[in-house]
Amino acid sequence: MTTGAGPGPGLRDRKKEETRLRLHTTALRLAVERGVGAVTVEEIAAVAEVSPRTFFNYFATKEDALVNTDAGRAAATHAAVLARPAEESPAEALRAVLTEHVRALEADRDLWRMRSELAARSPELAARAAGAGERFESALVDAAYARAGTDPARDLLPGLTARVAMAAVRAAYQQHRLAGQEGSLADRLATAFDAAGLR
Amino acid sequence: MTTGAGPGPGLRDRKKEETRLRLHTTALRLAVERGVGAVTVEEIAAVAEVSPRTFFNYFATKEDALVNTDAGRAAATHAAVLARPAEESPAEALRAVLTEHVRALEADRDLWRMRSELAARSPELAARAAGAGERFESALVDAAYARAGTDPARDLLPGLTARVAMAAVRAAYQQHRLAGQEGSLADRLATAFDAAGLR
DNA sequence: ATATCTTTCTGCACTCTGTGCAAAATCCAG
DNA sequence: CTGGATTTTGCACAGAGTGCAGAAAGATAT
Repeated sequence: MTTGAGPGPGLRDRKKEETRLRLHTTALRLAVERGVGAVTVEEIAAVAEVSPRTFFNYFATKEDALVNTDAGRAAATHAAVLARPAEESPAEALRAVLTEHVRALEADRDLWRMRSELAARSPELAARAAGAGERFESALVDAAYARAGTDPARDLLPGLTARVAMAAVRAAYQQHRLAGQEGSLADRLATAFDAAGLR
Repeated sequence: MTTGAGPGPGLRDRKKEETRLRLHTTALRLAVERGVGAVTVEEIAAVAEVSPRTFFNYFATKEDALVNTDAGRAAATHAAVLARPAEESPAEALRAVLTEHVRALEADRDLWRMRSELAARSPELAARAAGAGERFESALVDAAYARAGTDPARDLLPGLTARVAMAAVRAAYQQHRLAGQEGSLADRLATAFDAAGLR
């Protein structure tokens, strides 16, 4: 196994990621076109050129393929919070990480729009998305306590701060959506953080 | 039809409510006993003494029977916020309504514990619960904007305030859970509201 | 009490989701 | 190229969820 600037993840893992992404985007596209309920796993698999059985090797349920519930992202965010400079306050660290996260989301805007649209149309999906959001929030809360080094059963503040930060994200995002996705989401988020008293 | 202390809803509707509740509690009990995945709709229906087909006349999915996703509660909360005295600030109104809401939850503690336990064990259910929570939060946000009378696309504050209030509820609840459900949840919530700067 | 109308319950047939298992195909290392 | 590891696939199957039409039961009027 040559490391360095070599093949990196290796062909096998690269293919796996490709397939996962292809299934996700295919599912998303078909569902947007004709509605979540009117799309079958069989179709998705066929368009993505894998067997139906393989679909379930990547996603446990049809909805998972649409939400792309990535357990790794929550973990990555957790790590990112811990990686912030030690002199930053919890609020500052959370703010920095979430701002970065939102910037990343703004990058592939189209994908995000499709997801939002679907969630608005399907209660089933909205629930999934909410579940994913909650796991994300939990990761953030854990990270806040890890930075503070205090006991969650006694110290309210870190958890509260993390949740308020998420409240700011949601508020900023809703405003952004209602305003037709114009302007910078990151700017709106900064305003929301300030208004929430996070610093 | 004599009103007053009369038959009220009528036999038919009474039976319907009974059946619904029986299915809900049966599902909950079986799921707690042997795990969500190991219970089939067929069993639930059999124990509740209805046909499997009838189960689906009451709940669209097996999970719905467990979460008993009550759309009315969000609406009731919305109304409650609007019913608060006009001189209260948005934050005060939200605080009062949420405190009352939490007090009501503390009342039937056992039911709540079963639900929490199930949600902790089943990601599927956790997602449902999160979805219900989000609908609740949305109702609160709507109510805040209705009180403020401003445009959600322009005015960030009411939505942010409502979400921060929910953040306080979640933080207080988590602490309460981690502390073994001892003491008053309402008191913890008051502390959380203060710490979040809501007044 | 009887006849009639309305709503609910139920059985049946069917599609789709999701899982376990073993064989085939594919990738990787030496 | 060869042997070992992983991934893909087909197959069989149980359970979820739906549409439909007839049976059962509550409601209503005479």
